Amino acid sequence: MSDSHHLPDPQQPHNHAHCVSHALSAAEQVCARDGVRFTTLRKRVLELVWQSHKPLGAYDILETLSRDDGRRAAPPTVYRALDFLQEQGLVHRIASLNAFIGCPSPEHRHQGHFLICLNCHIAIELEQSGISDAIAEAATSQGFTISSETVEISGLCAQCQAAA
Amino acid sequence: MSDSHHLPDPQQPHNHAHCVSHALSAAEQVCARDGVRFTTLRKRVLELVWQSHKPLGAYDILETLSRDDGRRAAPPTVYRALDFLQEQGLVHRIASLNAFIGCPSPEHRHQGHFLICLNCHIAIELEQSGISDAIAEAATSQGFTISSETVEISGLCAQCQAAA
DNA sequence: ATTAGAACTGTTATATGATAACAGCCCATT
DNA sequence: AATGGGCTGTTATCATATAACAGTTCTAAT
Repeated sequence: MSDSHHLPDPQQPHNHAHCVSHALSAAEQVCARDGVRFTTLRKRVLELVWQSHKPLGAYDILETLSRDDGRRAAPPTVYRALDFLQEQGLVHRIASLNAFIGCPSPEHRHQGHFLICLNCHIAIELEQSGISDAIAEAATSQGFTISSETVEISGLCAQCQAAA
Repeated sequence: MSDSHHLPDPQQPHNHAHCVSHALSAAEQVCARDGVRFTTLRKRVLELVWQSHKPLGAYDILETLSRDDGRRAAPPTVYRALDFLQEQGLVHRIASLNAFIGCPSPEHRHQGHFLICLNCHIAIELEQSGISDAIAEAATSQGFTISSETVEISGLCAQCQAAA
């Protein structure tokens, strides 16, 4: 169904409007498939999250909503939309930043693992890493059953290292 | 120098006062070695953190300090002590919980990786896992240079599974 | 011992992130 | 068109963290 693996490298220049519209239509499909309502508000919040390659705080979203849309939004409005989007796997929350970022491959449910650049603040989602295997192994050795994983690696991305 | 690897399994019944005093003397040594001041306040905060096997919020610490010690503490007092303890590697912050926990092996600087039980709220620090290797590999493949790692796995610990 | 500077702590105020509780609206199903 | 569940609005509040500045204590150098 989806060609999310054809999305451009977020670090390279690209027509980001395409990423956003792609993400929105992927979200439509996911919500239709799962029988949940992709309302105007939820769509708009997802769009705002996707318009940034940097993780976005709930209050940033709130401000943009209020300013651009003339909608008088209060925090619960945004948090409820974000909760929904997280439940559907359309966005990930980054705990170390208290911020949210769009998921590039929402068709299959998964945990997000991120590289976060301290300089340009981009968050790169790792898609095919062996990290989950290593985590599963460590958990198993302790008899621990995993229900969610938070993996957030901070440092410098290749571009920012090259620039410095 | 340290026998931290002789600490009992935190999940088994044990004389926890021993763990606390062990942690405090290990901290004394680390601070002496590094030429930093292990003040009364810092020591007391570390002690409070260690008295719980569960990660403790800054405001929990604050409350205990104020109540038990009669000391009129305000948030910055606690946060500054916690910042210091983190810098020295004596405590780890758990981002997904906004909470702090004592480090069982502060002699060598490292990133904390945790298993966190959703039922009993214990946080188990993983000491010899291959997780860092997997992370390093993923980062390298993206040309990313790591400066810190947040790895927090939520689920059910062995004990809570057995109990259920 | 004295003192100057650095480090630590106290204190007030405020920023930032998130949720509780309840009211009202929309909309799919009957 | 009625009804009931789900979504959104609104107000108030809680929880977490920091800025800024004042005062104190410790250390090192005289």
